[in-house]
Amino acid sequence: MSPYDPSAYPPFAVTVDLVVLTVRRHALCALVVRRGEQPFQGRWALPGGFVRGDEDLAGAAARELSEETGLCAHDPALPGAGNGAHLEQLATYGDPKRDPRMRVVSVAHLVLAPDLPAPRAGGDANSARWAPVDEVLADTGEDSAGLAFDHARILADGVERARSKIEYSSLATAFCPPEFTVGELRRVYEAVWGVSLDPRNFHRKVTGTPGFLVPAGGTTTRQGGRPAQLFRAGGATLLNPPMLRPEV
Amino acid sequence: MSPYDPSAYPPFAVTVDLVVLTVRRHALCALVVRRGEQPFQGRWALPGGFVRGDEDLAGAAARELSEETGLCAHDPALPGAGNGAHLEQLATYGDPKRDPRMRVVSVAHLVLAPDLPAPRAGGDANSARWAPVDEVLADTGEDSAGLAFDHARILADGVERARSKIEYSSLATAFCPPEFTVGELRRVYEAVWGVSLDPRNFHRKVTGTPGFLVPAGGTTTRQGGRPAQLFRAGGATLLNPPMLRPEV
DNA sequence: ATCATAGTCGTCTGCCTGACGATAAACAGC
DNA sequence: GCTGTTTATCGTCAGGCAGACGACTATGAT
Repeated sequence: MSPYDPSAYPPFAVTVDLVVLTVRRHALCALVVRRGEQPFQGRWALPGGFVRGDEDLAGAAARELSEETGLCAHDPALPGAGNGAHLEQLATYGDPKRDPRMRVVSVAHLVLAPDLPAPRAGGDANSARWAPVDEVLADTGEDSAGLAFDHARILADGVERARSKIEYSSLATAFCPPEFTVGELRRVYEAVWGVSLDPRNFHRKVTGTPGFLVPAGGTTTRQGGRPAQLFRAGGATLLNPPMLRPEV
Repeated sequence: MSPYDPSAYPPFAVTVDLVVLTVRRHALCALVVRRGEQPFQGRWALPGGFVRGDEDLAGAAARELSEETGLCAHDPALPGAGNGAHLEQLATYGDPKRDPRMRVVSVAHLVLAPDLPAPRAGGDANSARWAPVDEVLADTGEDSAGLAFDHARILADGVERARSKIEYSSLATAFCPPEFTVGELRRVYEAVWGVSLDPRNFHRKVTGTPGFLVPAGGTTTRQGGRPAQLFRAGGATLLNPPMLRPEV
């Protein structure tokens, strides 16, 4: 029972897995890559990889993100600005049988990114894609179509985290380009929550919450209606009062 | 760069650390144990230990909890009832230098428990105690008094999680015995948040939130005033609308 | 010119919250 | 027994916010 009995702390492999979410064509999408090796060869999986001996967990996640997408992670702890995506730790998965090869503990991270031109996976465009999360999570339990390992569970947890976190934080702006309109922000909420929101009440709410949005000056016509004011994300990270997710 | 290059996944030790919180004498307290070995010998630290080769993370946390306190963890995923304490995963800490001996990744868990008679640590009552979190976290940065390793940071994260989670969930009842009064529940909120709440508005709020409390039948005089109704925790886990934490 | 689309400003009503008065039921001390 | 203290519980009232929805504005399409 001595805590220094070597048999008491068997070696583990530690990986990071990434739940990279974005909003594309009014749908919440996750980045998935096709596995090239056993096990689960040919199946879709979340991007990820092993943590190296000299890097911390967030660093490993940022490196994997950069390798898979070219995105620059933006650690919310740092005041650094940016076009970088939001990155935060999600949860850790360590079931002894989650990887048939060996004992692997995976520290999942959540990344929220604006809509990107196209995913890249080491130049092989065919092996990475944005998959609508509803489709990916629909066939949970079926062995043929679901994600590899326990990645469906991880993805579901990441989606749930994103859905709840945009309620009380300004994180929805992480899905938007640096300058955006109120309508674009509303479509983010609608896509992530899977609901439709009243444009008038939404506009009143977000423009009335102090620190959420700051006017960027110009106006834009991107959708063919009346031009809309452009905004940037304000300094506030916590929304008070929060956005209310409609029932049902 | 091959993901199967053995040098790319160096072995890690994986531990679980526990942030065990309770409310004692109107103060939020955390369980801390005195370290018997180097490094940080003699310093206070969070309870924890190595994950065994055949157990999952929640199982390791429940085992450590049982060993340190005799508490039976109550996994919120299971419908099992209980006097067991609430246990949930908190976050994972993996800085390469967080343990000077070797590369250790620690999966911290949060435990919320009712006030217990006394902590025990393998029979040595002197090596475990309930420490008010305000005191423990007050001397952050001082090398002599703070917790070992990065445990002050872990504790702060756990406290923050508890503070925010009792806003929108019924988790505050985890700090109460199976049957409790509205006043006792209010004192939990006051201790965790460090504020004082209006008893009348609090009573209206908690008794009016569906599923939060169910009457247990009897009444009790525990504090010397008018007898209070006894309640049990209701089935609801998410409070809608949430409790509002006062400003300041 | 007319229509369709999207954005923005107001109004109204109901609900919730915070502030706080009032009553009820126990105990302590005289 | 009476009074003061403590705690619990019920009510009232005003202000604020959210949902429902009407009205107007500014663009592009036909």
